[in-house]
Amino acid sequence: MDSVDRALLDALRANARATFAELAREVGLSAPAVHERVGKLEAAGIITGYHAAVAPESLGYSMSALVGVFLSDTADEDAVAEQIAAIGAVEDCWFVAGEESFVVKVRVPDIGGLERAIRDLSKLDGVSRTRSTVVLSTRFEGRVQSARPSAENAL
Amino acid sequence: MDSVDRALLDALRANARATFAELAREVGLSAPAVHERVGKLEAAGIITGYHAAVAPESLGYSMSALVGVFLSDTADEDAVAEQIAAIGAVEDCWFVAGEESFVVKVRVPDIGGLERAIRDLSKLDGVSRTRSTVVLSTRFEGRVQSARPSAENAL
DNA sequence: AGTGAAAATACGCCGGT
DNA sequence: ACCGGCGTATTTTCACT
Repeated sequence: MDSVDRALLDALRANARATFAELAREVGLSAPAVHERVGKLEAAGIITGYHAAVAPESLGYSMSALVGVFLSDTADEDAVAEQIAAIGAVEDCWFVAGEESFVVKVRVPDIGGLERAIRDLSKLDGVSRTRSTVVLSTRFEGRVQSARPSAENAL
Repeated sequence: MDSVDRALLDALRANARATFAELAREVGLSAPAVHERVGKLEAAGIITGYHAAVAPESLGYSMSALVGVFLSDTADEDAVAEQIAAIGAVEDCWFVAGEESFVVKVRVPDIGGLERAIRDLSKLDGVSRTRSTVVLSTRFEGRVQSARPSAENAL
């Protein structure tokens, strides 16, 4: 992982559909060289995938919420995490050091969907209660820090 | 936005580097037809970008935390949001209906980085205090719901 | 909106340095 | 690790339906 790799990561995070030829021009190498480097980054598990970002509203998902999940005294965290994963509305699931054991982010079409998601979470085995915080507006999401110290790190 | 478009969205969310020829085979259209559809999805703002997913640890970011940001009585939310955006460690920023006004997710290399991020957030104009919840493990993140009702919706 | 054909480009492999 | 080059596949435009 040298500076060229970091430049490639930044370029692919900005535009995952860039061609190898474009990437090659950007980093000043030949296309085959870039091809090999990117292949190695994938093989090493550094690049874990390439994903199109879709505006959630355009799919009818206009609400999201953060939900703290509190466990009963005897609950097994991993078993609860598995059950949480089975709820489609849950987009993110973090095991946290706080009052609650998990914080999850749910994405739903409307208030009804939120109620359903909260009820689904509340009645899982091992869950004692939940505390929901409705997201009023997403200012930004999934923003990424440059892989290169050179490119501004802010503050 | 018909079922073909939704299939294309699913395919591109699974693999943003899929060729038009591959996508065409998947949906049963010609490559030029797919090319035009994807172009329209981009122009309509439905597809907002294509991003490589990079394992944060491989870039030296091994910690993250959720931070609730409380505002002073006179603070302007938008002004605070702008200042938050200038802090590089902040990956997500949600304006929420809760005790706190914002919840942000920060991604940092280590405890020192977390301390710095919290201090940066605390001393913004209009911020009265913060409440941090350290993420012990990310069970999953950025999981996506299928654009098609057909593909399993879970629970 | 979709197809098929054609030119430009890019991919992906190989040998050489 | 990188380069140049070659054959094949893909992209992207265009006329037509």
